[in-house]
Amino acid sequence: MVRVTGGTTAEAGERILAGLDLWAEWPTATQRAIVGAALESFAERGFHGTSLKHIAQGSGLSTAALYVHFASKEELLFALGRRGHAIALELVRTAAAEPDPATAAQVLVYAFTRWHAEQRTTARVVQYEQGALTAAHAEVIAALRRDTERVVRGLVTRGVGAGAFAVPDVRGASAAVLSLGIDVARWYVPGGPWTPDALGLLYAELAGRLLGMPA
Amino acid sequence: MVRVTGGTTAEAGERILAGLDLWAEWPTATQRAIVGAALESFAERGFHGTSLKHIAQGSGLSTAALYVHFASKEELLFALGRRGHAIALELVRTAAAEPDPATAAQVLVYAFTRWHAEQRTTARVVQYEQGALTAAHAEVIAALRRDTERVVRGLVTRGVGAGAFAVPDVRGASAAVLSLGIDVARWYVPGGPWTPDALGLLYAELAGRLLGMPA
DNA sequence: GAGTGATTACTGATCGATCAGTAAGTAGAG
DNA sequence: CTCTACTTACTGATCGATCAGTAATCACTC
Repeated sequence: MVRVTGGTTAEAGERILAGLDLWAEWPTATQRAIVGAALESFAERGFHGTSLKHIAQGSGLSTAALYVHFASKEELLFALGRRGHAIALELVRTAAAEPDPATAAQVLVYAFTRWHAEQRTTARVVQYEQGALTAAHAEVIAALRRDTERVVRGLVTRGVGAGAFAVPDVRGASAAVLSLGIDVARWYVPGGPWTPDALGLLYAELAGRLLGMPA
Repeated sequence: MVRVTGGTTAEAGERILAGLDLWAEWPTATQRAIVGAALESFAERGFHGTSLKHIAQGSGLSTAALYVHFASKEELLFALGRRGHAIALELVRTAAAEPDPATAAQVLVYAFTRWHAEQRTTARVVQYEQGALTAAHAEVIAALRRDTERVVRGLVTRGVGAGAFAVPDVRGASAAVLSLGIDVARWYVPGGPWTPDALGLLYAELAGRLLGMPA
């Protein structure tokens, strides 16, 4: 696992982000072309708004060729959603493993926010398009989300116990911290007032206040 | 405009919410049946995942009858999105009109959060389905969003000037406050740990900390 | 207040277009 | 000769939208 302790919040967060590889599941160039095109189109038009023609044209293949690599359009969405959620879970787990809860929270929010800004295409699909999944696939995704929430809640609980945080409601404060980062995928556009790095630092500070961290 | 000052945060917030009427634009029973069915289906399956058959069956009409009342499926989404955004704008405007910025912020976050929890069906369509609009319609929605952000930013600026808030970045803190409420529509389910009222009160407190309000 | 023409609200049937997915065949590598 | 990756050509189903036609209600005239 990636080392967190040491350096500034931004440096520690960047180490975590550098250790994540969305593409690890898809080794070949053709697979990456398909997944990349699907990601783009799902993010822009939504799952139901995306036709196989969009994915085929975006990846330079025929629609039939897609079925060599994926069983269905829904399987493609599922693979994407599962990978994205696994990445997010790995991110929060790595950050939360830092011994000092205050540092862990800062790094977690920084990296989580920055990831949702930098990878907003992926994040949109991961956060907003999973409703089109089959019941069985949706349950796999829901389990990954529960794991992520549990890690954050565990960190907040640990920080409260250590006197580093003071919150009125651990579960609610944890949900709020995750919400801040996730919603970035909805509204963030590059070229605005913040770089992903600056937004990550700002949100880390705001989350620290929200958690009652001494300034 | 609804009176804000006086009573608890919850009482003032409830007065604002009681003054909002989503349905004012659609007076007849048939129109309300169509809009209601569209709202349900758009929220559950998304705009592109909803067929006219869904809306027709949900409203007890034939698909052809829908065109008596709406020019197209996209027009229906636009009407819904415009009305929902207008409601949200009215909500924040009313809350922000309260003279004391600290009270205004508490009431604003309470009412905004509670609305996104109680009206999560509407809120999902309003926040997440507008990508399917034509460019001209999307611009109308974008303008309403900018207005809402501007009202919140104005309130935060006023609070900082009055010494009621202390934030590192007015624009960023305003975005964060709105994000907290909006993201509720994504994850909130009735029957969980919080009623909409309780969540509104919790988020009002968390937003107060985020804005650097003295406890 | 009876008769008339326009308007509104709907229906079942159907339009051309597009959808996800498949069948059959080909090119190239080993 | 077989396997993998891909093509063109196609399927039945469904999409949003429109058709001609019907029933009811309106406004207005005599």
